[in-house]
Amino acid sequence: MNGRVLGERYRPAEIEGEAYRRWERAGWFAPRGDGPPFCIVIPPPNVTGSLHMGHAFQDTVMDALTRYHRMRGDCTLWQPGVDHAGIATQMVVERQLEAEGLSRRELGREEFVRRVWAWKESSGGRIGDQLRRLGASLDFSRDCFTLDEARSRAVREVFVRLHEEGLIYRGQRLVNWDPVLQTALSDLEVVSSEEDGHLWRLRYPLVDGDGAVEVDTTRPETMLGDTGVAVHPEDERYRQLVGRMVRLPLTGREIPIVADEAVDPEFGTGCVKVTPAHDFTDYEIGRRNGLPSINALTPRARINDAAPPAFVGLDRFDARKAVVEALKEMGALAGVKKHRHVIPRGDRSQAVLEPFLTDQWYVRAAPLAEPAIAAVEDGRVRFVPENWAATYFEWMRNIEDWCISRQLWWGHRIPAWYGEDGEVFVGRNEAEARRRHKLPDDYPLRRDDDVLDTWFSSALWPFSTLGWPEQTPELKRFYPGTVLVTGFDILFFWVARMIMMGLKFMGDVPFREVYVHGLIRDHEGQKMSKSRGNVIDPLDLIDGVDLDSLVEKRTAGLMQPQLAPAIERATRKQFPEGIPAFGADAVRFSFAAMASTGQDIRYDLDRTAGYRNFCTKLWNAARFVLMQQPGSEGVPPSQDACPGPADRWIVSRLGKALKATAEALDGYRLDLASRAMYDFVWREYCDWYLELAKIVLAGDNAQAAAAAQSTLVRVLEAVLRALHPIMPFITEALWQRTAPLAGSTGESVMIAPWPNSGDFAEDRQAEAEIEWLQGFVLGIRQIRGELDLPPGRRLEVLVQGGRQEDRERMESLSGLLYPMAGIDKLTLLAADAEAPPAASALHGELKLLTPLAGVIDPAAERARLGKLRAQAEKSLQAAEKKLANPQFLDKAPPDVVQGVHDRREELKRDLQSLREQLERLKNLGT
RNA sequence: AGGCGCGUAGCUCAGGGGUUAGAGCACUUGCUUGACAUGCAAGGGGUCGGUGGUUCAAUUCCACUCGCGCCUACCA
Repeated sequence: MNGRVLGERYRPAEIEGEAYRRWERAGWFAPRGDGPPFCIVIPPPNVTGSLHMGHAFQDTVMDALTRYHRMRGDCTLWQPGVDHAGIATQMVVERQLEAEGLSRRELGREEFVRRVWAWKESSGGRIGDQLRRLGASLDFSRDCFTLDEARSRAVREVFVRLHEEGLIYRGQRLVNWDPVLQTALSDLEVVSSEEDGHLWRLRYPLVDGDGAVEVDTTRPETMLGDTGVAVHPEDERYRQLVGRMVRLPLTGREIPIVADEAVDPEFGTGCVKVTPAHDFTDYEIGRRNGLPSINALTPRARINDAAPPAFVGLDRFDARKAVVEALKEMGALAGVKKHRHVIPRGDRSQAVLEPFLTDQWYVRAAPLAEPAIAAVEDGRVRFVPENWAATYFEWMRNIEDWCISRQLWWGHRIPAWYGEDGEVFVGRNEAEARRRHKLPDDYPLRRDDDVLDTWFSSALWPFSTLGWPEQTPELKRFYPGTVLVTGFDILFFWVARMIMMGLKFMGDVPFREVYVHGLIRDHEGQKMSKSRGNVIDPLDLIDGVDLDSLVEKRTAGLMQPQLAPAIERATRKQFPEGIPAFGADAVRFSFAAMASTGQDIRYDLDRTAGYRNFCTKLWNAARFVLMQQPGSEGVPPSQDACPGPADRWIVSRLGKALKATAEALDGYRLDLASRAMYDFVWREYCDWYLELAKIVLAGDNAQAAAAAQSTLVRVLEAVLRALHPIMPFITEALWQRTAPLAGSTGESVMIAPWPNSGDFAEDRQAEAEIEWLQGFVLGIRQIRGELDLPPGRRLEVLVQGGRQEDRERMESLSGLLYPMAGIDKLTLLAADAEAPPAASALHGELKLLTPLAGVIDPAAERARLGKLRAQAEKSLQAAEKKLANPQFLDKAPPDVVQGVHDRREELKRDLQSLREQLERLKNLGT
């Protein structure tokens, strides 16, 4: 009995690790064969990070696609790698230093960077191990890091070439400045949100003559840097003031009143203070009107010495109070009110950002964006779902230059050197910079201190991972990649920039398709985050976790420890038993099943439990199939066995399920693919075919039994191959036992061919026959179920009416029909014969009758039939109404009309039967 | 302000101009049926957000509207 080799219970932990080690050791994740290339590059997770639900979801999608294409015979590469994540990583290590009472500045740049590398080496492999637990078939032999030497070389190459073309420049401009991290940020790293604040009204007196102008501000401290007041050019109230001067309180500076279109006369007083050095709009107003910029802040956002001594050195928020107080004292404060307005914060530090005048490096974005827009317009890159293209276009068509320099230490150092007079020399290295600018060796050069935005190296990822700027065979083979799988949150940060850089340096798009998925949220639709305490570790879903450990994980190391009790309470309430071990396959199947086209995904643990049950179901089905096989392994099932209707039916159904699954996978609809297989396995193979096969196997027809044996195995083996991309572990474990019985000799299901639907012939006759049988059985079960008859009780069934075909099938399928329906005796009743009181069901034109004879409660049966009658009457009315409408008859397609016609006849017939039945039961029982 | 999306069973979600709108979970009832109680069988539960339009036919297409979410920009 082969079944004994399979464990009695499905225990994922016992099969997963072993299978994965075998795959990796065999080198099967590397590209193989000479099939068409299929390539996905992983969105590199942060080296600081550990695998979260978003990764797990995304990696499941990528792995399923990769495995599917590998089985289809494509030469597949799923390229792994990790991102150095400049700010995030630097912050992590700085926090560690803080705990030791050290700061990075005390340590010095060189030592600090050494510390970060050491930390990366010790903990950077974690995410790879987690990916392995998930079953990810990444080619780890090609592992990359955005900061390793090969990737750094690509970065320098791109920087130098863009600089040569004038597409990278250095310039003084207002940037979004993070005073806590003390670095510039790109526009994308700014998160704006509405917050409560105040609107102060300040009074600036005119220099000549009486009076004053009043201006509103949310940041009064910036008035220390004011260099003008602006009004709208058409504002009659202020027209005569344009050109006159006001005296800026506290500083005594005389500043002009200018006219500028940017001023909204409707807002506030219609006069606006202009601080070109600390506001983006003011910067433009200043530029247009020749106003100077006065920087009033230090990089830490303290007041600098351009201000009156009383304020110098104050933090900006303290300075705000002090300025307001001082203005109030001198009568220059005209009022204050509460005001809700938008505050820009840094996405990492959460610090309030300041527009700040500095020298930074920029990428000139518009010239790069133009071909990238065209590539999407003409379909060289296709978004799935397509509506994301609109978002892409909107951003790309209004793209601003990209600030790429960061005042950090962890990252790619900018390959630029400065001479003593500040002249800039760019080169791949210092020697090249000297050579290119003919500088003598002793000419003193100082390297730029800044590093590049992390996303700069990420933008090169699709070709830097393949070895560019070397012309490697991999680059030739796998660029452009097939599909990028990513969340919409990094469409601009990453996707758009990869398309721009790919077109620029490879002359082609980096990928043909972009599959954009939603974000994983918790079951209430909340974003998963440490501070909300609703994070679920995907590994805890795989391995299970007890309640106390889960609480500990969620409450440890909180930024706001006061949230811990609430988090603990919520966690204990939601998971009173902790989380059971579902295994990687159930987790993966959940993600696949939830991968629909919506914007975000609410993760519900109950679904994973359901798919764990599906794994169990599959396991047990396989156990049954293996138990049914003849003794000796390796003997292929006899070919001359003659398959019965059930065998031919399940084969035909399998072919259709495979076709639907393949179509779904080809269109990135993993939800539909997983559902197609789930339904086939559970609802058709297990619920019906296994039960039908049991009957045949228990029968005395040896040939039929052999056919069932071979069909059981053949279908199971194909199902395992079909499910493997989504559930790699369980399918491998079961396939190892099943495949030899199906005559397959492969080493692993992961390198076996994905099943071809054409190998499973459609058989309309068998489908019709089994469908008929199902209808019959369902009719009997309905009677049984609704009248609470025990399933073990054999029934006597009378059959009346029906067509010749019905009678033939009753005969030919009787061997399956009796046991399936639990029928003891089937008697054909003449059409005009008087039926005894019975519970009834309709099966086409056939009336199925179960004589009451003390078995059935007539009242219950009357109620049941009454309900059916009501339904049928309603449907009949609707059909009659349609058929009475001449326009419907005239305009609707003939097949639709015919369909309604047939339906009406059927309903009439059914109603007739139901009425007769009810009539017969009328005077029976209570 | 502009753009995108969502609203279908108690919950999480599929679906799609045409017979009777589906699934999982939850719920009710009956079952230790020879793979599986992580199971089997039967059942209840929906005016498909609202209004109007197009159509022979709308839950599906269009317009408006209400509610919700996200993205981009931003008025001091």
